[in-house]
Amino acid sequence: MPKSSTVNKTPIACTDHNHEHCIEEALIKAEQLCAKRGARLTALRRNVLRLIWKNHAPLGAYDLMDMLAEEDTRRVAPPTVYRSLEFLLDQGLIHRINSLNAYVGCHSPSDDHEEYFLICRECGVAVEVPAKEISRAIDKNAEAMGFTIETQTLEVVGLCPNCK
Amino acid sequence: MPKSSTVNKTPIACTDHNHEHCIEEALIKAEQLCAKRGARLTALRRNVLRLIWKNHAPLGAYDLMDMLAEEDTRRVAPPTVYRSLEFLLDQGLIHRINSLNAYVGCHSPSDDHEEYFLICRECGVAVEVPAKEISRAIDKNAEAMGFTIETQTLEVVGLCPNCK
DNA sequence: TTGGTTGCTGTTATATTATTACGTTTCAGA
DNA sequence: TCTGAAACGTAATAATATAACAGCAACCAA
Ligand SMILES: [Zn+2]
Ligand SMILES: [Zn+2]
Ligand SMILES: [Zn+2]
Ligand SMILES: [Zn+2]
Repeated sequence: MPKSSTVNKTPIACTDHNHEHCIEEALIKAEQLCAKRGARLTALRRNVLRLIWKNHAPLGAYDLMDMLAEEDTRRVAPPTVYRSLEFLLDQGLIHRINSLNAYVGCHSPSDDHEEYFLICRECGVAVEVPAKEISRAIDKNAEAMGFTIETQTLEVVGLCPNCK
Repeated sequence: MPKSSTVNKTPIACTDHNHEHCIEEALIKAEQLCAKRGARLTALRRNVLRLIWKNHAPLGAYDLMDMLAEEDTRRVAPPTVYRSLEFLLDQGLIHRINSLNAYVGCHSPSDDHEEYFLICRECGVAVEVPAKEISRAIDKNAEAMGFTIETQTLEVVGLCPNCK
């Protein structure tokens, strides 16, 4: 079954899984990637990334500030967390969900991938889905209208398997 | 040429056209639609819609407030304009562009249509494009993952024909 | 090591976008 | 004309994000 292995199935974020493993893996990947690029994953940035990965639902910047305050006993000001978010976005380690003003960990930060999000309006989980075909269709369409595309944002809201 | 008439071409918003006509037409359509539905397109709401249609680039809520102030010599507070926006959104007369926190007139408010936006990062123009096929592909994909989709948001940023 | 440069973080203030709460006015329908 | 619901006015505030500048730490070249 060479093709059927790529068939969609229930995303891991919606299953009862070992989530500590998700976090661990994401942090290791991030460290490797930053090392390779000569980018500095500082303690603060690593912390922000870890907190973002704490669950599969996007987190707002001010949520992150609160969580940092709880852990560190020291209040962090908005610019601090926004700068970390900017770094993580630049490195492709997280994505921003515009419709939620929130941030979520990226599942394949090493690829230069096109992706979109299935967001559950009930539990908040955001599942990242590869968007290669869709993305290409959009590109082609836009090209025919004389547009040159630089970035695409596709966000889909509905109900996840658990919340139905 | 029965099919080729549906082929994409340079969108009207990116051409040198009689824009007064765009505005006029949008307002007439809006009036007819609201009349048919028994919805009240009040002076304020009509005004907000007209200002949104003043060009083909999305406008922020506070831009609208400023424009209303200029015209009316009377300051309008945020809730006032946000309520009008909510009404216009509910009636499908405008769309919200999440990535810009801005609002733009809808080209086919009478249909229950799936649409997406090509946004020029240079001149700000936002072109509405029907997204039927793409939308269906996304639905099908999501279904296979156990998601039930309620709303989709696709926003594409790039350069329009004029700004290239 | 030293000194210079760059990048990261801290801090204060402020900008931008949006909502809550409550009182008043308007208006369609009885 | 009366009445209830919808629309609007107003003040306060919430939520999200950025600007501007100062201090510090890491890195590199001399
Ligand atoms: Zn997990
Ligand atoms: Zn859910
Ligand atoms: Zn026009
Ligand atoms: Zn343009």
